[in-house]
Amino acid sequence: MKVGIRDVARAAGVSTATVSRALGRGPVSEALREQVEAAVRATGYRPNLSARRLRSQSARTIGLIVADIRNPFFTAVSRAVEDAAFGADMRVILCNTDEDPAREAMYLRLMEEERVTGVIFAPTVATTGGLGARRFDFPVVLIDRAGPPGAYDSVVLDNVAACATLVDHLAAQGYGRIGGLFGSTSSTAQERRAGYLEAMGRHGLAPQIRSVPPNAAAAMAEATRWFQEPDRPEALVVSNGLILMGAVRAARALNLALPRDLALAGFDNEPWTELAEPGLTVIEQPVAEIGTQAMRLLFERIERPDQPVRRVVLSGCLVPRGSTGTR
Amino acid sequence: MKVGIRDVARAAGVSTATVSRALGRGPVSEALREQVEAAVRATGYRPNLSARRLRSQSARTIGLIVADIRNPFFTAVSRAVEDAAFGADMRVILCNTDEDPAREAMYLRLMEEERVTGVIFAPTVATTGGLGARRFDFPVVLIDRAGPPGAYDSVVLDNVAACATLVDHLAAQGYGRIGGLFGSTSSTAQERRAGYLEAMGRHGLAPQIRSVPPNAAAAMAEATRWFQEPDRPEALVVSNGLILMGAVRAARALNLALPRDLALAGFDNEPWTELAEPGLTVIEQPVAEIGTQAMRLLFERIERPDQPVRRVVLSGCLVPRGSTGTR
DNA sequence: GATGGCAGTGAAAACGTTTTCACTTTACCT
DNA sequence: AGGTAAAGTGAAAACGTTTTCACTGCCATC
Repeated sequence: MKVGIRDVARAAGVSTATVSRALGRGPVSEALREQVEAAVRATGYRPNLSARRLRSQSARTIGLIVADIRNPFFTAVSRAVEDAAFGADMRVILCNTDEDPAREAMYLRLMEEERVTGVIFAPTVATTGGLGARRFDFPVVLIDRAGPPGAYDSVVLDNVAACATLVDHLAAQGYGRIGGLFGSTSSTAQERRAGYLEAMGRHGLAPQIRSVPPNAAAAMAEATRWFQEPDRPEALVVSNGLILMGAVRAARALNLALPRDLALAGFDNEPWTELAEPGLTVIEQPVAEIGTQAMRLLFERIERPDQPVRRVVLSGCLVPRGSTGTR
Repeated sequence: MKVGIRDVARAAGVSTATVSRALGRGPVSEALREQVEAAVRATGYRPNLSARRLRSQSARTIGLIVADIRNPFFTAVSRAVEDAAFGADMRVILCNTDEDPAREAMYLRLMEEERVTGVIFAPTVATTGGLGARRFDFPVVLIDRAGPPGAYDSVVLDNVAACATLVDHLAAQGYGRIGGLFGSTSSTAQERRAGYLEAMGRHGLAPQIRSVPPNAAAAMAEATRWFQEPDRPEALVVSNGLILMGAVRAARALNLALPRDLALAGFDNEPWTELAEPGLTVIEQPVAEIGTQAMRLLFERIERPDQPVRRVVLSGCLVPRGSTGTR
């Protein structure tokens, strides 16, 4: 009972070429176009996308490879990407690497095999290096994380400045022993660490730094250990929403009152950060803007493949809440 | 510089048929297989998935159509689905309908055009009806939400019992004026409402019910109105995590202390429900199990298309926290 | 020593579209 | 009136694979 374009053509009394043109763009008389549309309805025809893509050599598909779909930051970005793609009559393949370089490689290969139109990618540091030597048949835009310098269009946050803002804020609130807990897999975390170090130096404070895999469980474990050490920090800056959650969990488990026993500040203005008691001070990222800009860069690159590499740097916005109340 | 299977064949000194067999399954001598693999490496060949799918008439792809990707319930389910698919060497197309029937229709059409192997779908009530009359060329498994009776394999929660458990818990804690705030787009919300009504009746309590679109903003608006009315409930049961968030926001905005001024209980044991102060009492759903079972049903249906329709009903689990402390 | 089956291989057909090419008709310009 | 461009159409080629079909050896069986 499968119906193909030839069935539609027969039903409409025209050639398959005319059906194809009537459905896509192409010069077709109004009369025939209506006949074809009627035939499509009558037969329940659905074009075969594989055949269409094979012949037209155009997938009208963009791949979106994110590091962790459970991170609301990435779901928000992907929403924006999807909306933009949809507006341009394109599909999105959403892939989740779980910060795993092996899965990144697998999905990049999949993108090649799908012959996608373009890719938006948030790579781990582990693959960032190899990226410089690779050449893809499609444009790639990096988001959230830096790539090999000058190689790819990208849209990132000004992470150094944002994290320095956090430290400045804590210092202004009277905190001195400010620790930093940063993710271990992203260049973003590295940049935030750099911003932390810069600001700490500027304030003449001694930095204390630890790294963890960027997920709540690992962060909680590390934070719990840290908080039990004799010279534990009075305040902690963390590098993303999942780590922030782990830190809050650890503080709760050890009955540390925020901000009296421990001040806490981080990234990603997720809904729960407002609901926690006290609210968590965070840097809010322009998530929708990141997705939109990434799509813009991608489309413009498709249009003009040889234009110079571009880098969009967006600013975060401090959202002060109770977790960093004055000491 | 595009390299196709004929280039590989030429490089390996064999026919394209042999290359195809060496890469897939098929009788090929060990010697030739190695030659082909060497040629693939040398040429950097990547098979064209569109061509492969067109010829083999098998997409090895399953569609996952969820109602809201920002709802952690669905991200957790999709994670489980993806893992299972990956284990079976299949891809997943993840689609987000935003509870919008128009987008549901669009994505179902897309699934037809992609000629997917199967679909896992969480439909709104609006499309549930029409689903009964439709026939798809691929198996469809419904998750989280009921479909037209007897038509589709499905895996759902025992929503009636779960919501009754919530009411029982609140009643046991001494609450009498228990309100119910339910989502307006899912059969799941309807079933939870039924469970609420059943339990209220059993306890001899007068039900108070309101409906909202299942998102935090709408829920907050409605809850804010409700909480300001003279006979506002002492306790509130809500039908999912997003609505719960809206209710908490409303309580905060009106300075209602939980549970003294208002007890609160809902669904979905999301990370933040533990972090809020006080913690929120919820029904935890076996999210991973839902995804896994859905994939199992799908695969078994593909295997035996004519077996009777099956329905897997899973149980929720009460997680009591401070938001329903004794009155 | 014939017979039958099976592993291994290549040539060519097939998958369902879009696009090219060739052709006719119509409209417009000089 | 003659010529040219543009719109409209169908036949057939093309997209890059997998699969069918036919064929060759080879081994086991009778």
